[in-house]
Amino acid sequence: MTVTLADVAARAQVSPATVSRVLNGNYPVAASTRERVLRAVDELDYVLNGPASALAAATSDLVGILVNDIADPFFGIMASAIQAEIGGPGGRAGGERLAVVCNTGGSPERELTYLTLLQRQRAAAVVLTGGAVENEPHAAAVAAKLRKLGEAGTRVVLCGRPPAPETGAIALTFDNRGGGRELTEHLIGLGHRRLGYIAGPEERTTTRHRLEGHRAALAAAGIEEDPRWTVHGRYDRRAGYEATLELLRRDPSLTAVVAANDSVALGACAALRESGLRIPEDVSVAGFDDLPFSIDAVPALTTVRLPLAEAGARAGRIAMGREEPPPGGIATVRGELMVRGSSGGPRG
Amino acid sequence: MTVTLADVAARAQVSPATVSRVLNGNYPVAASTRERVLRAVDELDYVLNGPASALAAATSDLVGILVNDIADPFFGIMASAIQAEIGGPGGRAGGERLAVVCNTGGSPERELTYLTLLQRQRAAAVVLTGGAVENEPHAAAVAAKLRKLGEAGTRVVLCGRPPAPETGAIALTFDNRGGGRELTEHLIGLGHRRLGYIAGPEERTTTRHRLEGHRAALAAAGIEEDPRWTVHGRYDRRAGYEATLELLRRDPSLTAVVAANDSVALGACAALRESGLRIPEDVSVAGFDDLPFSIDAVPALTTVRLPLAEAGARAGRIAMGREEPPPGGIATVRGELMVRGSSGGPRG
DNA sequence: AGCGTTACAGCAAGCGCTTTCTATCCAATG
DNA sequence: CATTGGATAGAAAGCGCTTGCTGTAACGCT
Repeated sequence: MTVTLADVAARAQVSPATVSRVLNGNYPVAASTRERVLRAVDELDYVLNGPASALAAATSDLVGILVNDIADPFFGIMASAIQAEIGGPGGRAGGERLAVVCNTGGSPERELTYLTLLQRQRAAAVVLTGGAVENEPHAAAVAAKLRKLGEAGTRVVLCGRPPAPETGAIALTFDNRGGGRELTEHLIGLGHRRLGYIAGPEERTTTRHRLEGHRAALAAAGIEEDPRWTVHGRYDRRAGYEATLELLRRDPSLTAVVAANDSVALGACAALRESGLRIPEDVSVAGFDDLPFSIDAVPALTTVRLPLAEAGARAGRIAMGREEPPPGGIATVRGELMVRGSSGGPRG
Repeated sequence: MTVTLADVAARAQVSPATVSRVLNGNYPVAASTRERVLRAVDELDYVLNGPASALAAATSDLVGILVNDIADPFFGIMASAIQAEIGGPGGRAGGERLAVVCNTGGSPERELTYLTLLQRQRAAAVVLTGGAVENEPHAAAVAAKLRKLGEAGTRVVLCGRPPAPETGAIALTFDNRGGGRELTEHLIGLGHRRLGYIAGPEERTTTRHRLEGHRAALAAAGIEEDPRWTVHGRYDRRAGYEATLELLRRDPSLTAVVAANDSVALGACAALRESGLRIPEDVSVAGFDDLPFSIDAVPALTTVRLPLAEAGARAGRIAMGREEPPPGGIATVRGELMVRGSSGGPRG
């Protein structure tokens, strides 16, 4: 029914071995023979059987990309950049590799499941994007998995995630702490003394680091933080909306709201507006990531730009072995403060 | 080096066949034996070899999802919904399936390449999302590929894309024409007579259908369209920004701008604002899709909501054989007009 | 007690490809 | 002219798993 290598071989009057070599192009084959084989492939409309080839060669051309939420442009942009680097040449048959984007939904279990699935497929490489869950048993399980993958020859790269010691994984870490600090320093510099903070979900490295940066800035300025000023929630606009109303209820005198990311900040803006507060005259707002839509907010969002596409591209190249890993296997990617209309001096 | 089925079998004192059956759970195995095998699997930390299994069973647990742009939430949302339905139970070993999200970047060649790659991997199903390229040779090539995939047992589902006759593919088509018409009718009802239209890239079904709907509404209202009122561009904010400046240059008297989608509309808003025009007092703006950020635009965007997540979920279930395909293999998914602040009566 | 069943378990034959080792041919060399 | 070696091509042994078919015990029935 389906065309196999043997069929092509028969048609081209050569042995299966020769056809395989023509297709993989890693062994000398006379030009005339090659041409005959290629013609047969074409005539029969032959398509290599991936699993069989992977089994025989003990490697596959799958590359896994783990993301927390594929519907979030933060991950979409990174995934896109990673994938663009993966498709390129440098591999076997045609050099095409299949990027597998896996959506963990932020769930530790699914993350582990996907890692196992990828291990099962003998993936050529795996890139994990975004923050990790800070839960000891889970973190250990993931680390163990990464180590196994590495031992099996799968290249593991972390993009926008803290290093995973002893796993052999290359890490391109975002400087969330530094960015968070810079952002809050900017607000403090503007004169703000009462700042609300809408943090992401607890138990996530990204959440913690950004919050730590914020607090470091407060501490450095001698501002004592009121516990009521911090609210946790998911990384989406809805959470930002609700958290802002909560913050306003707890302390109506806040003059600035710092959000865990841009989507959250957008929700915060909506809540403030509905509460009759002007941005930035009454309350300043700041986000994080600088996603494409942030500049279209009204007023445009002050935020910290993360070079998502650049970092993703680099991670992709490293995963494909087309770029040297950073010394020590760890590199820190810094963000850049983008001051725009949503932040200004406090009222009064 | 790596643990194989045989190792597990030896450890559990059974034959490899038995281990395989325990793992696949599709053949009676005595409880005591099963337990022994499972323990051995656990102790040896055995992970099934996907390729080998796929080869022997002649099926794989990969499901392909083709998207035009993974960084665009339009696709991210659909992909996320599809994937959520795919992960579920109902399959082999653990019922886990690996969703492969492939980013075609809107390129016909890459689309074909990915389809071949998926065919090579003997994917269990393939879901193609978003509009198709309207280019005869390419369309024919894709159709042929889809037919082949179908013949090889791969279930093919189109989500948000026109039907592909004679390919056996199930189609969940968005009613772009109807949505576009309704949107423009709304604007006309408001009193607009001079409407600019920022269309997507040419040669795409989505672009054409939305534009056709727009024109049908104009025609029905007896409005003669000025060719200067239509500009083509990519489906992103930047294109919307530039196209709007161009429209304004061509005809400063426009009172409304209809964009191909929400991102484009956001860019249009930015351009209008920078040109000193108020929305909607001076110019009304409308988008399409109703992506999450649209409601946060200021003013909130009037648009057509497409049930992306629902359609994706349904496509995913159909792809997994967990839901009956629609009669005739074709279903039309309608959009819903969302009237918000960005549209109002024309000035004067 | 004898026999048909039922419920498991194992054998062994592939699945379609890669790759090592070996064979062949022919040009170049002494 | 015999010999050596480079360039190709083929034979065949797997890669690790699934599954049809073949036992074989234990069970229930008459």
